[in-house]
Amino acid sequence: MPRTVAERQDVIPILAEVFRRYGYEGASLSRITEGTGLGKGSLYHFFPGGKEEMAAAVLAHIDDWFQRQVYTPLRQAGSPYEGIAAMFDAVCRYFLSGRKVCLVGVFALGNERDRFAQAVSGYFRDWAGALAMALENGGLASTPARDLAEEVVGGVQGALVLARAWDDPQVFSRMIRTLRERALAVIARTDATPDALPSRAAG
Amino acid sequence: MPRTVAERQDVIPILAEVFRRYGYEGASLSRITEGTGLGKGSLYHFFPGGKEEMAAAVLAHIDDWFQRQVYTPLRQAGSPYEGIAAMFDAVCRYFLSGRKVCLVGVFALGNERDRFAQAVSGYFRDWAGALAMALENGGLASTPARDLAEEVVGGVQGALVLARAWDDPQVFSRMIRTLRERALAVIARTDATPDALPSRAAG
DNA sequence: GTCTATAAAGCGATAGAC
DNA sequence: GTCTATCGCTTTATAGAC
Repeated sequence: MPRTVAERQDVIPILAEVFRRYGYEGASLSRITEGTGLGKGSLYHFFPGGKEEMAAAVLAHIDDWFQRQVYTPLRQAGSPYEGIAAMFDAVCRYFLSGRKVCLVGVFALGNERDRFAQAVSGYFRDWAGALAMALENGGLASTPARDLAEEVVGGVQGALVLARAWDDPQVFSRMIRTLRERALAVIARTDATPDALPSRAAG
Repeated sequence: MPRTVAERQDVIPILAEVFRRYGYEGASLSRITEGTGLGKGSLYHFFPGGKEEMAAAVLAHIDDWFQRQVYTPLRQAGSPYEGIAAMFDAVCRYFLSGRKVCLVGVFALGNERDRFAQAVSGYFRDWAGALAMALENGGLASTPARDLAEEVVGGVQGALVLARAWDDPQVFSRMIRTLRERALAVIARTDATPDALPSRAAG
């Protein structure tokens, strides 16, 4: 008997958990079946392309979340300071303070990078790009803004590695706090000395 | 006919490459056979424990390399400055400036962490520990030394993620240079003001 | 020390009943 | 939309010849 009529949309977050837990290769259909409570028939009904389509759907879901919760605030917040602060809050929430890994980061390091190249590179490109833009709006020049953005986005990935390696969420929180203070200090400093700001559409 | 009489020692670096390339789950025996040129008979002769023993041997080999090329220089160099500089040089060499991923980092993020928990946590513990000690010898207090060491060791992992995601070794070199300058600046600064140094065995 | 043959289990994917 | 049965292939591991 059919247990419950599911919707494709509801399955994706569970798929994400399975992929995060076992990786792409390790996420077998039997484990996916176990996690979702759906048989292969239902899974292939929702995702005719099989496992690859499931992973692609998960990546699209992640991208959507970050677009709305991270990049948009970064681009449209009242001030660069608020946008960057909101970004760090969202990131800590998302990764459960280091208890959850970044699937895109895992894919980037593994063989999956080539198969999902666009989603993987786009995720980090959008993130670092939006952050660099906010830093520029905060008064930084182009190159240091790009460098600091890369340092922050890469730093989050490194913090996740250490937190997993040591099974210690505290190291994640500690490293994020350092990154946050460094990024906000740059903005705050330029805000405190407005005469040092470059002309930004002073109309 | 037996192609060449191999030694276990010679096989390990090749195994490392295969694991790095395909991950633990993706490194099938057929791929290992292909990479090493050895049949299953030879592989199980060298590693009776199968794939798990192969991966453990690779991790031990990596640990050995870092002990001799990174941690020991860090602990025994003429000065903290030289030790830290040597560490960054060795790291850039080892990861081929971002073209090679860190297998321990990959294992840390994946399901393999639990199976190889000691090797994974020990790798980062030893690295961050030796670096923190060098920074303390350079004049830093205990807590900032630990924080900066975690920032550097985690930063390397993050740089590898971004370099892979964008398929761009330059971003690795750029991020490493920033980390290097930050770490060395702290040492150089304390060396320039020796009166600010804590008493360190002034006999 | 190396190989081939083989076993048993698991894989992704499909077909078709309901 | 969900299930079960099944296909063909690959997997890890073992056995035994050389």
